[in-house]
Amino acid sequence: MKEQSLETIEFELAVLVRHITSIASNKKNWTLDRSAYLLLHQIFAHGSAGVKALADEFRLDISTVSRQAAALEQKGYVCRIPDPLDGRAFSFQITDLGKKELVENKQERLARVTDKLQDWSDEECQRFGQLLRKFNRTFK
Amino acid sequence: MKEQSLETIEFELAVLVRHITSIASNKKNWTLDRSAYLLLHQIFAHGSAGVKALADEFRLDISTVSRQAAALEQKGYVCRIPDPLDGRAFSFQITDLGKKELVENKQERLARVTDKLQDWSDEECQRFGQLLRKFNRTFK
DNA sequence: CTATATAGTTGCATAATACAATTATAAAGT
DNA sequence: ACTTTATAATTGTATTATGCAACTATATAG
Repeated sequence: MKEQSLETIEFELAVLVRHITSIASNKKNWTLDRSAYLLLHQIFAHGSAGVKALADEFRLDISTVSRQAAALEQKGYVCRIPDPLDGRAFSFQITDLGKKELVENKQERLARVTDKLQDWSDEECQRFGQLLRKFNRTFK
Repeated sequence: MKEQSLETIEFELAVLVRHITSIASNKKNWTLDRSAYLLLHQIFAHGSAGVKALADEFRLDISTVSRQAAALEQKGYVCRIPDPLDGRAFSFQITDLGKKELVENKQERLARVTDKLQDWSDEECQRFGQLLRKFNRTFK
């Protein structure tokens, strides 16, 4: 019944995060960490945005995003555009280099997942993706 | 097709970890963080174990687990038992207080998940749990 | 115009982690 | 038997992601 499934989900989520963060800790030499990856993805997929909007999107402190965005800018993956209507605000736009980096990073991540799920059926993959997406929406 | 599903999984996993870690960052006042929770769970569920075995289980550095275990011991959630056959080694056993804490913490976590998934069908919950567990096994 | 709100940055503290050095003990080689 | 090497665990140090608080500069409201 549902109670039992919820307990499984609760526990397996904790384990999942443990596993994924431990991979992240070991691959320090990656060009983009998860934060940078998601930030760049967001800027790419939803157009330019300011630090405030990005922080809200990811439920991070503005200061954290400010630093992450500055790091992306420093690497030349995004450029900063002053808002013509508001002298305080900026927005970020992904650069060609940033797009290249994003695609390459996505490929690496995809390859890792593909490798893990090589024995999974199409149906399982599809369902897992759907459910993950649906679960992520519960955070909004 | 599968490729598309894999891309979804890849991206949604990154988002999921982002969401969950951001919850964890905000609730600093929790009695058990994820590491402590999993560690205590492991010691509870699979009997006493040494730092080395626990570190292998979670793919963490021995030093990290050593500190985490020391913290659990300090709070009285586990006790340290010298290995009679090996003067270097210890194992940890969960205490009654530790069990109490583990159960309470599990309830809190479960309540959070239950709240999120209140509109999900039994089938969805069951499937999500199964797939999460199956996915976690790919890390072994 | 003054007071308050907002966008963003920067300084500081914290927490989880890995890596390196160290200690103590066990096991293996000669 | 003694020396070397391997192993369990701890501790010191550095890094990294993060939040909070203080601050700056600009915008908006009273």
